[in-house]
Amino acid sequence: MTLYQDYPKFLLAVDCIIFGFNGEHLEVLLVKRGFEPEINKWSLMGGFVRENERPEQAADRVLQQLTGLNDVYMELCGAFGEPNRDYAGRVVSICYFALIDSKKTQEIVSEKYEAQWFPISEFPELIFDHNKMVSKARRSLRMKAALYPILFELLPEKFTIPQIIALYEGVYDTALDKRNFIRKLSTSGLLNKTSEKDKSGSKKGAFYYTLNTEVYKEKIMTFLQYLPSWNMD
Amino acid sequence: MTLYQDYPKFLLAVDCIIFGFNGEHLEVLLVKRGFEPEINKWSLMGGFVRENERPEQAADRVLQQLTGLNDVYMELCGAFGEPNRDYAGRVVSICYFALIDSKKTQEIVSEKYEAQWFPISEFPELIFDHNKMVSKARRSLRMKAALYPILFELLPEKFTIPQIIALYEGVYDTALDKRNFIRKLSTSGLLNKTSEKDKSGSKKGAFYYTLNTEVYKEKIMTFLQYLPSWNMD
DNA sequence: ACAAAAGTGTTTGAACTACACCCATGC
DNA sequence: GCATGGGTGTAGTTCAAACACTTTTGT
Repeated sequence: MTLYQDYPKFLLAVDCIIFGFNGEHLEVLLVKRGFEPEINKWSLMGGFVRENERPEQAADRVLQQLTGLNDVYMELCGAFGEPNRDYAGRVVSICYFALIDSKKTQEIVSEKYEAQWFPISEFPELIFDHNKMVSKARRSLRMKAALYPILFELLPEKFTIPQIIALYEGVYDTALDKRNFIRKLSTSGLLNKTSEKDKSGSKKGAFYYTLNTEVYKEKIMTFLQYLPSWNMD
Repeated sequence: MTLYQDYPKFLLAVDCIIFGFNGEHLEVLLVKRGFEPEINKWSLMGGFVRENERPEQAADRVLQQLTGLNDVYMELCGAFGEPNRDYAGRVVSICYFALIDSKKTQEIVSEKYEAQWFPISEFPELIFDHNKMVSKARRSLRMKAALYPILFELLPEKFTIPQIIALYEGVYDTALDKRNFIRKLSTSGLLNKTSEKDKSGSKKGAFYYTLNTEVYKEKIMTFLQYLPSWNMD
């Protein structure tokens, strides 16, 4: 079963950068490490790949363990293999970022793991190279979200326009012009307006929208034909 | 030296999707496999990660072995770990795409390896899941090149505008409007016009340009601030 | 002189920017 | 009735798309 006797073997980890949106802020889900080394320090959720698993499956499993969620949007965003990155062994880590509505996890998180959502702009120092992983994931997320409307993966079934704006502002760490952004959204065909209002954030209340999943899938699946837009500042 | 005794270990490979541009067409560099299994079939250039190497280093090394080139633009574009993807053992492969001027490799390629450039639109069936890897790499390349002018990595020091156009047309598999594209290029600040002409392609001859590396680096380094452009067809 | 590719300019419509006011409601 | 955030409209500008002809030079 192997012609490759002479080559070294590695422990293979997956680490998940779990981005969430709680209706107001972009956040990242971290766990307090329950084992040595670096026990009790903040870390990304991760785990080792099993013998009969693909790395993506391992990432799904690990995410499911922590959050209880399946079918989560997840994407490769890095491979970290510095020989001494983990003090306890030679481990290569494959990183994925995941996008979830953080509200969906509120009961489940913190049962087995000490997990906590942190604002993306202010989270603690992490073990090993996990801070680098988060940076890389943020860059990947910005890039992908610039071309595909994947940030809707972070929103609940029903969401308001002020929420989408807050979400994009969080991801790109910038202020947007509401009016222009709303126009862009409404001409995109991605939104279905409902008659319900969310009154929690204001007296007037903001209409709930749902995602037009046909349009969404189409835009997500589109294989880029051509659009260099690198004439920007 | 290890608290992680109970976890399985894996052979770790890197595979390089080597994109090249020969002045006319986009192409991909393939090798005829020199060892079992699947000896003598076409394959991506790859190799196993060594004990004291980062995966990126392994990719650099493998690319250097084949082409003699260092400091090549390279980017992660996949992790393939299907348990039976390699018939001869449990191997997880980390994929990188590389961008090089294929002219730089013409003497070196085919010394040790039977390597050959193939047009991207017409290359042979590859071993294992390597065809999938190429598809993934093409998608990654399109995505990155839509936001950053990385395709200049494929061009020689001096290049002509018709070459850039052919390059973009090859990457996006589409026809471009010359005039509009030239305008975009000239307003980008990326080009320095020289007084030399390339007369090989036509009687009139096309002016050579060089890359304005300051502008280029700036555009490459820019951390996306904000530009959802997903209102496209 | 003619073939073959390089290179140039204008017009039109669409999209983005910038900007200010009214709306609905709870208190 | 007023404070609070939600939502709408318009004018100016920039940018992308569509489009055809002139230039250079080798043969």
